Amino acid sequence: MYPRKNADAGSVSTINTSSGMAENGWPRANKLWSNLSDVCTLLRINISSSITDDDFRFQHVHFKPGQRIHTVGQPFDMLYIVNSGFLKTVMIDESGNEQVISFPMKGDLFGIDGIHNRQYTSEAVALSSCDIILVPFKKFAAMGRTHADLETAIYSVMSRELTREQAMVSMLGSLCAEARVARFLVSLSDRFSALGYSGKEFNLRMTRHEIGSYLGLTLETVSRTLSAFNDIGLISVDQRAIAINDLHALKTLRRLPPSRARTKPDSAKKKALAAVAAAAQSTEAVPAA
Amino acid sequence: MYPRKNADAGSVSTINTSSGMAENGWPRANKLWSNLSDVCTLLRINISSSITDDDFRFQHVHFKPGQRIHTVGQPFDMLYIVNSGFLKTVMIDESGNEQVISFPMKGDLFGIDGIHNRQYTSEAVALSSCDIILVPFKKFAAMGRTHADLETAIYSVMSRELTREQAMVSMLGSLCAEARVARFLVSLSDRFSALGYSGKEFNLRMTRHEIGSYLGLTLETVSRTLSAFNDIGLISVDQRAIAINDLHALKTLRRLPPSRARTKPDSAKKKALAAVAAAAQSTEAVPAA
DNA sequence: CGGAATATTGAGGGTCATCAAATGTCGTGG
DNA sequence: CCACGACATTTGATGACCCTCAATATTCCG
Repeated sequence: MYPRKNADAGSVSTINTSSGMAENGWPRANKLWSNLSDVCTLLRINISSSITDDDFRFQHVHFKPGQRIHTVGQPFDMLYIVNSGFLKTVMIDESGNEQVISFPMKGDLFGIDGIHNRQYTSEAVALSSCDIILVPFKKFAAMGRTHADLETAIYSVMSRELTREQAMVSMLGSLCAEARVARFLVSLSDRFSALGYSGKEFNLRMTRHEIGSYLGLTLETVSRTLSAFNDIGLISVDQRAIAINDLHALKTLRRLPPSRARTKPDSAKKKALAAVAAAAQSTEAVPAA
Repeated sequence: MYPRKNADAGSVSTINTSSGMAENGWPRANKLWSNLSDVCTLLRINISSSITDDDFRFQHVHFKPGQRIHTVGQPFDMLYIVNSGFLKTVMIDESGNEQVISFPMKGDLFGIDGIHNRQYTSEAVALSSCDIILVPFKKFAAMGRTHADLETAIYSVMSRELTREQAMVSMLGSLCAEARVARFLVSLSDRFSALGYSGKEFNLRMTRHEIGSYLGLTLETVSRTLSAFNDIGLISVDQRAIAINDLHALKTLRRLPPSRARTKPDSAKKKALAAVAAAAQSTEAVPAA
């Protein structure tokens, strides 16, 4: 039912020597292991109490671009945390079309969707070289039973993911294409900043097609919108390279004025965009519209 | 920051006599209480072990149409389970627009979004008279620590909600208006059936505007689509009363054929819809497109 | 270098939002 | 009981937004 490359995740936890292990389709596992403290730090969880007595070690596995961490229908028993690299998670509808759900990066947890039916409903694909921490869910939950902070944090992370998806639904239901792309850029900028990277200049790790799938748009609309943002100076874009020139305008770009643009039909869109940018820059002095 | 009717939920748990308590804006609490076993049954959780020793009682509160169970920004410490009635949950974006996120009904759990930031990010409003069970989250989680099945179930419910929202994102990103409305009707039908009510005939508890908000459409589009379904016989609709005439066609309605309709522009849509319905009914014998 | 994948840009049309008007429903009070 | 207003629903006309199709340019990688 899920005829993809890699086998089930269960077999991995049995490999404790981590030599080469190219068997059964799984990529090589580096000899890196994390303890609970490392994991909590990565998830930005404040674990107060002394947990140094935990001897459990979480295994790291390395994936190359294009490799799948888990597939739809695969039996669930692991959560995954990104230690480095970039991925996408996708759902596959009944007609076989992929829909991008999220772009996990360092510190993000994924695989939660597998808990309910004891198998994953989504698929995670590496977009770059990735170092992924395997988190056996049963063990993790059991540790939560003795570490109150950890249990709270697990619930919290799941709640955060739910809120994130709800915000996504809200966005798809109410924002126009330009606002969606603007928010996407702002979101990426914020996430890079939070990780200590530059929020002003970064490279997109995904294609226009994947961005469009994530935002409910076509790749052409994404490309056109990025070009339009570039033309009016909000960003500078060259293929995958992005430079944010006016973060505030991107953040406040909501929905281009419904009508009221008496200019000729041609070039009206660019004028509207420019007007929005101008209004956003001069935060207060809007000339009576 | 959240200047709505009702006060914080925290004060309620202190009321154990449940007399009239019309104070502080909360609606009257009936003298109904549930134990853990009742709650698990309602949530469709299989609790194996003996949990009859639990003396904790979950309070019921009654809400009338229009009343809010919780509001955005309100401090979180409760989850809520619907014992009877129908509600909506909404998110409110920065410009004050409401976006319907879900329509909870009997057996559904809501309030999960409040865990992460210790305050709700959404608002729950009763659409009919509702009997709601208050579930103090800390107490619930603590019970999960001693009842493994319960802990698993809590994680499972949260995972299910996440998956549901992901499916919603996928739908909004890929389906046209007719397919969204069709899925909405099928979803309602399935949920009513699962509760023992008729999945063929039921009343909508929400307005066209709320349906549209939920599906990312305008109320006019919802109305038009329902009328179109009615015209080709898929359903019978009269205001809030719905009768499903062809569930299979609704389930298989995906996306009306992109082009290929060389008929005149007028009435082309109805022909396309009729064609889809016919194709869905004769599940196999499609005459060469 | 050459082929595949990705990205850009243009032209045209379909879907659905917007605006508008009429009808239907419901609760309230005269 | 009916008038009245507020709200919900239906239906039509119009066109903006964005998808589709298409051609070209650019990058990546063997």
